Amino acid sequence: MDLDPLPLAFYRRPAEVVAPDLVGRLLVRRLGRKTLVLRLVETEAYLGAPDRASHAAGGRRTPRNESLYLPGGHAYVYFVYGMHWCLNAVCGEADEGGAVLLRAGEPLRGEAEMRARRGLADRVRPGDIAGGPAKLAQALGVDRSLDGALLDGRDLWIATGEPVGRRRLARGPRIGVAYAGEAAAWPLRFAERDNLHVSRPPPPRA
DNA sequence: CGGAAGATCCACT
DNA sequence: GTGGATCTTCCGA
Repeated sequence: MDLDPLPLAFYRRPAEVVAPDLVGRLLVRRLGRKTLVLRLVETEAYLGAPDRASHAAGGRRTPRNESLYLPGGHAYVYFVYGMHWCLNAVCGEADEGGAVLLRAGEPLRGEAEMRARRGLADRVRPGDIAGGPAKLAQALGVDRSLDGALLDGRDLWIATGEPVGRRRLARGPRIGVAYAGEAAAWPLRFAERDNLHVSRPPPPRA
């Protein structure tokens, strides 16, 4: 398995361009001697200032979302609902606030370790391990300590893998952003069609 | 300083 | 399908 990291230039493009290009790539996490690999199957783009669903909406800048304004190629990790961590890849130029939320992955290596970290039994259904942004983070042991880290680092990176062709990509509105007004309907969610590890069945059409 | 909301998940009906 | 868990963060007073 080829685990060479994507170059940081990959992320210095708009989030809505990076998000579909990340599906099929390999998210790699090193924990001690163990190497965990998730094949990304679902992502969402967040556009920054003009996007009411983004943590950077209106240029909002707080200690919590500071790393969202780093140049593309950094991790943005945030805590939500009092118990969950979520992992993003910052995109574009510094101070733009664009990012891609990594929503779901398919275990390729280290599945037993991921199951253990998720507190699951031996037999699980697809999607239980990393079929959701908080599940993905928990399976890989991602927390605040990785906020602001570079995505070609020693403990966390995204490898080239093989991007999923447009034909196999489903596209639709993002999950959990009903509060975002018009932006709630923007089709910025991308998932591999018919992949059972996706957090929810792909949108009917689009 | 209080209150409200949140890029979610899980158990239960 | 619905509601509860759980707590950090932020904003307004």
